[in-house]
Amino acid sequence: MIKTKCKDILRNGQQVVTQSRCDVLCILSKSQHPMSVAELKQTLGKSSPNVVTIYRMLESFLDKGIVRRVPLRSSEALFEFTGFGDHHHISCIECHKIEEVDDCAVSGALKNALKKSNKFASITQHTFELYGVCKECTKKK
Amino acid sequence: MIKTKCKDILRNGQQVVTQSRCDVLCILSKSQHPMSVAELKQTLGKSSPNVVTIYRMLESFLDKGIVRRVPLRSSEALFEFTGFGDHHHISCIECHKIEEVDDCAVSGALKNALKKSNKFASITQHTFELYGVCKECTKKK
DNA sequence: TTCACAAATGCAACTCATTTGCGTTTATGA
DNA sequence: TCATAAACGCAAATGAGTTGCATTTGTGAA
Repeated sequence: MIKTKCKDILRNGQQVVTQSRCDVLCILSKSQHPMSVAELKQTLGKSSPNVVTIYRMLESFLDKGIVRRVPLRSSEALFEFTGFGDHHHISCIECHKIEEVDDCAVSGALKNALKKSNKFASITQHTFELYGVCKECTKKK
Repeated sequence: MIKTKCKDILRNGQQVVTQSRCDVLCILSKSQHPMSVAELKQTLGKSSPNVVTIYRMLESFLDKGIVRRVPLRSSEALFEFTGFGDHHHISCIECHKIEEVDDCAVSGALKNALKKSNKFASITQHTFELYGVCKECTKKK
C-alpha cells in the first residue's frame, strides 16, 4: 500500500492527514497480521509519535471503520486494517504465530444466528477467532 | 445448579473444594450470561472472597476447563461456565444485553478453516462472537 | 482421628495497557 | 492568509490483572 493511497483512505474517512497518521496506517496496511500499539510504536521506531497519540489515532480510525480491533489476546488489543475485507485468524497457543483464514462459511452462520435469535434485530459486527497448534510447534513435541 | 453438583464439578477437576470456590462456581453456573470479576464480586456480596482470590480461582478453573473466557469486551474479561456445552453470544452495541445462540454451523466453518490452513495442525479452541442491535434498542430509534 | 503438606486465601504493593486533562502545535478550508 | 477545530505531547490518573509473602485451610496418608 503506497503513501498516496493511505492519504486517500484518511481523507475519505474525514481524517486529518498528518505524517504520523499516514505512517501508522501505512504500516497497518502492509502488515500480515494484526498489531498491538506497542508493536506499532516499535515498528515506527525513532519517528514514532507518542503512544497516547497512537491510541487516539486508532480510536479515531476505529470510529471510521478504517481499522478493526481483533480480540486475540486478552492482555492487549490488536488492530488490523479493514481494507482487505473480511477474514479470520488462527493463533498458535504455543508460539503465538497468527495466520489469516478467509470467510469459510461464517456468513452463513451469521444469518443462521440472527434467524434463531428472538431478541436481536440485526448483526453489525462479528469476530471469529481460532486457537490451535501450528505444524511447527506440533513437530517440536 | 445445586451446591452438591458444584462440589462434584470441583472434585472432578481436581480442585480443592472451599466455600468461596463453590459459591463462585454456583453463581457462574446459574448465570444466563458471562460475568466479569467485578460482577461476580458484587453478586457474592458481603461473603465474597478477596478479588485476588477470585482471579486466582478463575485462572485455576480455566486451566481445568471448568470455565471459559469470553472476549466480548475489550476492557475486562468475562467468564462463563462451560458445562452447558458450546454456544456463542450476540451482544447489543447499545445496551450491552447478551443473548446466547447455539452452534449454528460454526463447527463446519472450523473444519473448513483447518483444511484451508497450511500452517496449522489442529484447532483447540475458538470464539465466535456477534455484535448487533437488539429489537428493543432498534425500536427506540 | 490426627498430622503433614500442598493448595487456597488475604493483604499490600506492583505492573502495564489504556485514558484523561491541558496547554501547544498543526492541518484545513474559508 | 487566517481562524478554528483537530491532532499532538507530556504528565498524571485509572483500572484490570498479577505477584510476593505470610497465614489459613482442605486433603490424603498414617
